[in-house]
Amino acid sequence: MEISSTEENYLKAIYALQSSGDKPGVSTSSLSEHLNNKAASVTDMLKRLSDKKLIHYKKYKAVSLTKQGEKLAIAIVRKHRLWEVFLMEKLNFKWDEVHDMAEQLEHIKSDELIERLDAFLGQPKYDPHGDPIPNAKGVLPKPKTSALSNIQNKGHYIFVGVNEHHVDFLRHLTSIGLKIGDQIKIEEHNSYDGSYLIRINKKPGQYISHKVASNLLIEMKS
Amino acid sequence: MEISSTEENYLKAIYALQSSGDKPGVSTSSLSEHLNNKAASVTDMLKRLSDKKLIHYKKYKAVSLTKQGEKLAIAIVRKHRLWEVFLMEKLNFKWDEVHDMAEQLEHIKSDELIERLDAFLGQPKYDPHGDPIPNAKGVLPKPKTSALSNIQNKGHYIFVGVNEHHVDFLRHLTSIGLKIGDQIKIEEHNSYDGSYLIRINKKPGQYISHKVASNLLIEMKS
DNA sequence: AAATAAATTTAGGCTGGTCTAAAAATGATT
DNA sequence: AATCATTTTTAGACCAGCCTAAATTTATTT
Ligand SMILES: [Mn+2]
Ligand SMILES: [Mn+2]
Ligand SMILES: [Mn+2]
Ligand SMILES: [Mn+2]
Repeated sequence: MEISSTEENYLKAIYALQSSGDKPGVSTSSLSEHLNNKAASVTDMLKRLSDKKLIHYKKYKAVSLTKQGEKLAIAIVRKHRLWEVFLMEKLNFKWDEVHDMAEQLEHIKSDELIERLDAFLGQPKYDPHGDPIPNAKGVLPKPKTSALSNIQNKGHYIFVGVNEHHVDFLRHLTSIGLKIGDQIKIEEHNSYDGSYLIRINKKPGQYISHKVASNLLIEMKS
Repeated sequence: MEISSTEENYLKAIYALQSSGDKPGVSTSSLSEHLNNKAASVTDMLKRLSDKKLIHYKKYKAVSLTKQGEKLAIAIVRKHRLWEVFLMEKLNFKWDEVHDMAEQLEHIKSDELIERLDAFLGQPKYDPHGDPIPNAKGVLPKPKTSALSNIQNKGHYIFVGVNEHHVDFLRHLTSIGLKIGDQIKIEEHNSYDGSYLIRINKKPGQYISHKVASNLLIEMKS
């Protein structure tokens, strides 16, 4: 069964929304917003994906991926993230530059290609944004990370990923000298506005807004 | 101006046909054959490419690329060949395996990506089939090669490329132990059927049919 | 339980890219 | 020069993927 790039993007969007959201199932309107398409167009595509048995679809109900649909969605995520690693590790792009190219590369069709790319890159477990890379069987390393904003205690942590992938946010992190793998020491937490005073790799103190903190993923220093 | 992958494939086909053929200009029927599309579909697309000023098109006349069209066609050829080098040099694919993947990769849109890929690969001048790779400005190293079938004299030559890219032909060469860069010594030329007796890298004699010889590109041993 | 608001689907239309069948133009043959 | 064959274009249709506007269903208020 042939699957178009457009269909792949819908599957990926459904997968992303259903894993980010709390309740199971994804609404037409959330897909419409996520994909920058009108709701009517989404309904159209949902019927096609349903015909191909890639999603569970009942009129007016939230949709979800079938086993096959999820398998495909995860395969696309795997490709996207591996290509991002390639672009950064091999071609020296910055972490805020890789997304748009990966958005195209993820649709290249060849299982052999992606397995060889994986081997070439040394089977990385995480992409440049700290997102986990599913293995060839579709298994994701489930990370035990937390958003910085969920933590009030002072202490030492490691910055391992971002929740937000927009260029502006990534550039902001770069501008304050924060990159994946850095040590973060929480020195102060202001409970009235949720902001933090932190130290990055023992450098002078740095204020972080609640909004930024909510998009930083950290783990305990081991 | 946006150019679709389909349009890019047409431009590439026109470029290939106009450089292979003797007379200038490309016919609707030759494009139809090359692209496995019906002539009516080709006419349709020719009008669109003409509207975009990528080709010179007059009803019932052979078409040719404009300056802009040729620039784009060469850029696609560059991308195709650089990706083929990547697949072979970095991902260890065989020379008969790379074409279909490159056919997809050539349409990835990012000038920066292709320049970095070029640098990563060490600015190769030829692809795995011996085809010249245009530089970033679109200039092709014009090679002074000849088909083996054009040569009758005994002597020493170097195998530098192929005229035919089909998998079966490439596998045949691999099976007789012939690869790019090998030394070829012409020991005998049979003028009645155009076949050859050659030695590859000084190994025992090997018969080569006229058909095969016409698809082998060689140059004088320097 | 009605009324209103919001989400979703249907209906109809458009573009890109393909097709088949028929018409028109060009080229070759007598 | 007229006829026949080949090539090319036109006409009309279809599918994927999008849109707007209108109809329908579901959710929220009162
Ligand atoms: Mn995509
Ligand atoms: Mn990423
Ligand atoms: Mn192509
Ligand atoms: Mn090649």
